[in-house]
Amino acid sequence: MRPVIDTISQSISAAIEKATGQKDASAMVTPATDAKFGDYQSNAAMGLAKQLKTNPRQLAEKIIAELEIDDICQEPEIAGAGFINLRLKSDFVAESLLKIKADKKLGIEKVKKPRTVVVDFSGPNIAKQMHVGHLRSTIIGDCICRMLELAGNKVIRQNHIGDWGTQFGVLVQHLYELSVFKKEDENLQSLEEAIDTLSIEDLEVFYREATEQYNLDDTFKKQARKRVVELHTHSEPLTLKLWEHIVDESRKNYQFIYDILGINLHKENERGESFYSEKLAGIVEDLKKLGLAEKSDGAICVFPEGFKNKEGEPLPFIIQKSDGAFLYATTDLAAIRYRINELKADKIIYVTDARQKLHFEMLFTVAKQAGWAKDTELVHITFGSVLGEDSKPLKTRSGENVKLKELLDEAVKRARGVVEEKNPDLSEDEKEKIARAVGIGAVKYADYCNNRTSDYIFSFDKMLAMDGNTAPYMQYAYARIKSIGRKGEEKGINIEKELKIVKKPYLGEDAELALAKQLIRYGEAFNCAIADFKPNFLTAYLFELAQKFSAFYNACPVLDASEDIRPTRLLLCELTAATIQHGMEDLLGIETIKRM
RNA sequence: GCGCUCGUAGCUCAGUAGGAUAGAGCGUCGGUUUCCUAAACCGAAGGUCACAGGUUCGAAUCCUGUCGGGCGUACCA
Repeated sequence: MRPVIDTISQSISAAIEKATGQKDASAMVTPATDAKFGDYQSNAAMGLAKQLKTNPRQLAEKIIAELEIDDICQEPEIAGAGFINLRLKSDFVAESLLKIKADKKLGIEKVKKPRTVVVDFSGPNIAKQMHVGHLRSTIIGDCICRMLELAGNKVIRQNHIGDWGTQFGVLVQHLYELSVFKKEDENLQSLEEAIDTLSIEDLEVFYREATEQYNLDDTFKKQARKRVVELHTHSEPLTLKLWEHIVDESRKNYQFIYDILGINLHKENERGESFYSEKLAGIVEDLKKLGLAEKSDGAICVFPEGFKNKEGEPLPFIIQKSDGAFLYATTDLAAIRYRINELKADKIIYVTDARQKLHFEMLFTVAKQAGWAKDTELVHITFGSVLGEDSKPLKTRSGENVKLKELLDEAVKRARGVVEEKNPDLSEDEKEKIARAVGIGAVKYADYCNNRTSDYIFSFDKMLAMDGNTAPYMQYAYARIKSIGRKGEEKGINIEKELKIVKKPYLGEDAELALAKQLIRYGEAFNCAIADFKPNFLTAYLFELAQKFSAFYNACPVLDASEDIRPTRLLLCELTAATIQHGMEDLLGIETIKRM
């Protein structure tokens, strides 16, 4: 189903062409800035008048004279400098409601040309727990995937886990040296059993200890490097086994977090650094052959066009260190080739924090210069940092990264407190279920509702507030609608049947019409959100919907309404619930709850 | 130094392509409950859009400069 705004835009563009002969002129249609101006406005006449050196109001008159839109809108009005104001006919709104009702996707339309889109997001580090620094990439990336999929694209999720590099040689060597393994060090079976008892917390401690030792102890350093070589060459089964165990143990941690957060990422989405490790030398060779890579200060570098350092000299993109090791630049290049050649990507999206902007600009330039990404669109989607109440990056009191598990546990705990207070009579199971949905939902929703590109201040109190643009507010709106349904059934109202008999919704009350107009704009909001991958457009839409529903709920009794208007009101409830549910669950991956 | 990015109400933030009197939430003040969940609703006050120029019929938005914050800037990712 096509969004109204698109239909209006097309009509106006056509009218402009008839009035002026200008082809493909932008209709400049936006939602009205103020309800008193109507529902939509076109700002096209002003810009066009300047271009054509005529009077904007007169031009607007001419456009209106040619405008064929009376099936949708009331008589257009010209206001101010030459705005064309449009107000939807309530008959049109009513018909659209029925179309939405018949559409599983509630008015979200598919793209004309589906593409294969690779989305690289989350990317946790192995041997460490997920922390707050991974939150945004993980949930924003997931939302982007959901939107692209709903729009009909083929989406390939790629989790570029950090599972390779010197640090794993260091960690493996440390594990070898731990007394618990020493005595069994010739016995593969026992060693596997021993490491099976290691938790991710143990690994984190070992990681820290190992790094310290690496920096202090030269013998250890030598051994650790040997382990790196063993990893690279697969020459020592025990070393490989240890590494695999480390990865498996880490996966348990992040898979647990993904499941809690409702993130659609699984083992099969993993293409970590190790996956590309054997392709790196080839990358460097190929770039050398192409004449793009050269040695500089001992390192192999590409100097991509258009990048300068502090002295105004070409800026290097280092693909091999002077000690021969490869870097994430090399891995990322290998990943680009894999995604284009093997995964057949038309577009690759990277979801990382804004600090990596320069890296990706250079990476994309190199890939283009090498001719590896001729027909592939490369996009870096950035986001800001999560800050604490002190406006500094969120850390624990001791200065460590806040673990995602602890953060989410705390959110659920606080939500549980609210449930206990508001609804003490619910069963334990139900309280827990609600607390989970509200707590986790609050964290995700708070992130989504901020502009992706800016930093935001993390606050449990704000995200769990019952008022304002929060998950609990949305979930409450949904629960109230569901409650109407239950009460209706209790009263013996056959809701299914009433919904079926609505042939022409009757939108007599302002609150009904306003809610209906919001409902038919879901597809439009979706298009705005996906255009720039901005989830806050979705939350803004959903919040406005919930507000309009609340106003309706207050002004218009549903179950006690007379039988001629009750079906329409039930329909409005039904569609509001469906839209909130679709938006929260299918787009944002946040649970709705029938009771709270 | 150079580059990127941000500066909007007391607070947290929106602001789609340059459009009308700059919006929302919180907080503050006032009101609403014999009625489907008041975790709600309605109303009010609150602004030099960091500052100064410029382009334009029109600028929070574009350009230049200044001030202030964050980030990045050759072998971490």
